[in-house]
Amino acid sequence: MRQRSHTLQTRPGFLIRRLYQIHVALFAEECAAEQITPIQYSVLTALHELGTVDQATLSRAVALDRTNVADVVARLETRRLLKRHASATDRRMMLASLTDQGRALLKRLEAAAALAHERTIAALPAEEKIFFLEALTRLITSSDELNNAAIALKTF
Amino acid sequence: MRQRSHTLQTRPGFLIRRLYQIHVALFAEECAAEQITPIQYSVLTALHELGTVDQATLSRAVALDRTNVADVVARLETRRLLKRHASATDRRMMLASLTDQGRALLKRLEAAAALAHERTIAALPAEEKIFFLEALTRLITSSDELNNAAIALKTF
DNA sequence: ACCTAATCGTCAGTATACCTCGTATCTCCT
DNA sequence: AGGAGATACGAGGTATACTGACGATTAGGT
Repeated sequence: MRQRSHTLQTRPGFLIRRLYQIHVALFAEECAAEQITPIQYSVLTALHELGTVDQATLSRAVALDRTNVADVVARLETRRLLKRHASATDRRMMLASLTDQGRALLKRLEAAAALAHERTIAALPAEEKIFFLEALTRLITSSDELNNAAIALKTF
Repeated sequence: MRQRSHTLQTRPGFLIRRLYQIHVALFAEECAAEQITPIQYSVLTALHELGTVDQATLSRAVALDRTNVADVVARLETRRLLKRHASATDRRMMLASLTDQGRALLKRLEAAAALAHERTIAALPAEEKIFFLEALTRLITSSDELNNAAIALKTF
């Protein structure tokens, strides 16, 4: 078990990076018509789910660094897919929300994006797909819990 | 099945990105002493396995874009972990190889890097780890085969 | 020998992805 | 009320990650 990690091609991290790389390529292929990336699509989706939110909340929703979200949001604002305005109640916040254009693009890409996600795990038999996604979810949840526990510890 | 992809948190691509993000963080934590990234470690490992190779071969070994490899190699060269020199037989090629410093660092980080990889999938029971890595390998292999088939088709 | 196609590396450009520092603002406790 | 700590955002810096365009060189077929 320990030895397997010595070869590049069998390291968990290497394999995960490769699969993400493949997914990004598939997503780009499926959504070529609209020139949108998986990250941008995630941000738009999160805005669709959350409505009008500040960038910090958005960054937690898509699990991205704050500064990274700011960059992505700026690009999407340039393309008029979302709009930003300062919050009236908390002047630190910049609130973002989808424009009609953003909502329209989301709808237009729905099928293509779903297909990209499906194609990413298409090589697995049906029941293994479920297992695979559950394993991913479990690993992520576990990591989140450890992080939260670490943060809780720091406050003492 | 189709519906599940509508929620951000259940999309395969989203989960895969999250896990890669977690792995990078774990790797950074374990290898903090040497300030090295997973990618840089992959390149050094590939050089260790391959000996002296040109950048194109290296890029295929680590599954990275040519230009990206060039950037990483340049950074590693600055840190004297590898050296570069033009090939005598093929003047297009820039050959790279590990320095003694590079080999020493690889050895110094061996345990920490292996631990980072193990921690990435630590939340899974032992037999599920194997299934999970096999699923990853299968998805990647399948994608590679499709790509190769597509390239073969283009030549006709 | 020649010429076309493929290959290698680089440069420029764009898009993640994160860290640190600094400033503004808010919250909560006293 | 007033100050400490937390929170939001932006700027600057570094490191992936890929596309497209370019010049240099090599390989393969005739």
